[in-house]
Amino acid sequence: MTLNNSQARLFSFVQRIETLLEERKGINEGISDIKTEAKSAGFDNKVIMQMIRERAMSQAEREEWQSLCELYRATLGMLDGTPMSDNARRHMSRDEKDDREAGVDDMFDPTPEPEPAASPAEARGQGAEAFRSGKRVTENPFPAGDPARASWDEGWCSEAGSDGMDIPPEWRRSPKKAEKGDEA
Amino acid sequence: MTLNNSQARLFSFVQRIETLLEERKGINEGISDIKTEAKSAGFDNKVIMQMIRERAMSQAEREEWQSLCELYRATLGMLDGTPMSDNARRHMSRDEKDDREAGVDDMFDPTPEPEPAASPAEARGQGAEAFRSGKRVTENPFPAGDPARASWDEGWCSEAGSDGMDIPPEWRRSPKKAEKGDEA
Amino acid sequence: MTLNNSQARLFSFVQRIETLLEERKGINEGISDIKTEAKSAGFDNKVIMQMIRERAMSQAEREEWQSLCELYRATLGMLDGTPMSDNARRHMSRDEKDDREAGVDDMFDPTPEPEPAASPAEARGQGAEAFRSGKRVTENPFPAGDPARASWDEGWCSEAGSDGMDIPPEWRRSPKKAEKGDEA
Amino acid sequence: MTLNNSQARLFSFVQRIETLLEERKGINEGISDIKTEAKSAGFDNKVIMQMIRERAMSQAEREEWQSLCELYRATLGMLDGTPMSDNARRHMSRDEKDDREAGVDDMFDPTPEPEPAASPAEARGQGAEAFRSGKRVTENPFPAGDPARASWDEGWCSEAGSDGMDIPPEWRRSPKKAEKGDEA
DNA sequence: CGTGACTCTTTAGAGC
DNA sequence: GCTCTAAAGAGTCACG
Repeated sequence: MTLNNSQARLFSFVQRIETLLEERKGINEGISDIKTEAKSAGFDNKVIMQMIRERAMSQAEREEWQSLCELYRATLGMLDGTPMSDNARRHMSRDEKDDREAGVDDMFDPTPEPEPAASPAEARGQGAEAFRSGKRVTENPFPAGDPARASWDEGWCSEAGSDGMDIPPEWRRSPKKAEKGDEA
Repeated sequence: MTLNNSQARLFSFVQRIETLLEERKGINEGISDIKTEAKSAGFDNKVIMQMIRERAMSQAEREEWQSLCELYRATLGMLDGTPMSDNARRHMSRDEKDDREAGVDDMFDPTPEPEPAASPAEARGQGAEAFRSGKRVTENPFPAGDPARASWDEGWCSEAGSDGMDIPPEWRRSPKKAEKGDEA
Repeated sequence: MTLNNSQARLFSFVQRIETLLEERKGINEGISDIKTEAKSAGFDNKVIMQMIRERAMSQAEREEWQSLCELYRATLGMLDGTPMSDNARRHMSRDEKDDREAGVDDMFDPTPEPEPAASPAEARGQGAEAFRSGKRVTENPFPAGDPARASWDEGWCSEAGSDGMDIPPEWRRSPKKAEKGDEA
Repeated sequence: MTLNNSQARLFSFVQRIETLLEERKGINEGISDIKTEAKSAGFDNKVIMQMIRERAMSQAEREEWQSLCELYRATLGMLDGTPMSDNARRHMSRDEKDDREAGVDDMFDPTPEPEPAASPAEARGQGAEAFRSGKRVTENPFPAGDPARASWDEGWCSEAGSDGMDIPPEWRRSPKKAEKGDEA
């Protein structure tokens, strides 16, 4: 019997798809089983799935995504006391690298002079003023753990977004490269 | 090294899920390939997927679904010239089976008397009148191929849905049984 | 204050989207409410949604979709006793319209000669034979209500799909027209 | 005319749903328009949607979610140079609040003694050692901007997850409270 | 081809 | 502990 007829071919297509759908169903059940096990071990499956999503990105993609989120968060005043990460600061300063050697290198000053305590509002004002003075976001003077650090960030970003300039290039996302095998 | 620690267990869960997700991705690509092949062979993938869905139902479920669709279509005047199927007629008469032996058996009369030609509007009126006379939907006098057959159905169903009665039981879907291995 | 700055524009976009999402949420709740009401009135919401989908199609699209489903069903032997509709027969014969005036017109013969009773297997064989004799699917001799009618269809379609021909054109879906305002 | 009949009620349900679907379609188009506008203004819509999602959470939910993500990230060695946030440290120390007054208050020491420069590997080892010494994650000695800060976190978290203990309570998500109007 | 929307399946949460 | 409901995710389809 030749396969070259409509009926047999249709049957073939239908059955091959059904087989694969069946296998997929089995895999989905396997995933559910693992999640059940993880849950009863005390893990949070939603967070686990988020980790899996992040592991699927290249490190560069991951950093860019998180940097943009932090930038937008700071601009919208949603930092909630969490200062921006160094990666985000670096990301925001990447276009100035020709000016100074820049970003990450001089971002860490091992012996900062102690900054006097500042209220959130004061720190916000200082951040805004720092932007107006041409300072970069990497120059936030407050150390980790200081609640003023996040406020300064919000002030700086808010001011950076307020002075009538167009969207600066670091707000834009890098176009995806051809990403050859970076899923490892 | 004992597996009984949070870090190793977390890693394990993450990797097991990732493996399965990877397999699932492969299967999805296989399905897509088959669809591409079917499409270029001239088949309509949407219809193929519909067939697969229907093959996954038991025959009873399939018939009930189609009967309900036809019933609603007739009531909404959307038959477009397609008379209801015998299955749907039978489905709609299932609650009267105690009255008469019923439905399918006497639905087919091999020697019907010829019905004089009727316009759609006339046939619709006759269907409505038939309902009022207590006739069942299985008693549509027009033969297959007669355009009046669908119109009679619409008239009957419309009248059946119009006389202030509550929703009759055959409009309701049968509750799903525990369905033990009925996917054959 | 000028709106021409990043921060204010970002806020604006965010809030406008949030407003619309909020409205959409309200609408979705409205839909859910109606479905709840319909369900408690005894209707089947899945069927209702199907009707809405069909009402959104033009009559021609609707008929083509259903015809293709019936054709595939017949080929796969899934008619379950439901003969194909006249629309589907017409659809399958549309490419022969030049031969004879065609399809619907002569599909209904008000005085068919009575066909002797046939078992499903016999009817199936007769359908296949009819195809081989060059008969069209519109010439199914069994009347509505006769269980043999569907079997004849299955036989005819199965044979039509089995003779090594390529997929006939009526299996293919018509390309969508520009459909200008046909949603009425 | 009484509405108390099947046909009219079905029509009513169908049309009411259709109306709402139509409105929803309009809203979706509005959202698309705004996104198009935002995109051409240089914003990243994906990030905007993420911000909207976060704005819909209460601050407590947002912080817990991000803390758990950071904790898992640290355990899986995915910090990529971004130290954990103070919120996450606080979250992880919340069950020790009875021991010492705790967490946020003493987390910020305005005059830390300068820490000698450390390589990532050294810092990781110091973090692990710190955990074994009973130190809390809030006691990371490296300042913001120091690349060693994140490494110390990874070491600490990794060790915390490795010592055969059961999942500590702070890994678990807080059960959702009845949340009466906390979306502000 | 890539994005968005809609449906449906699965999963998490609440109540008995 | 189990069921039921509501929400989230994945998949598919259509549009630009």
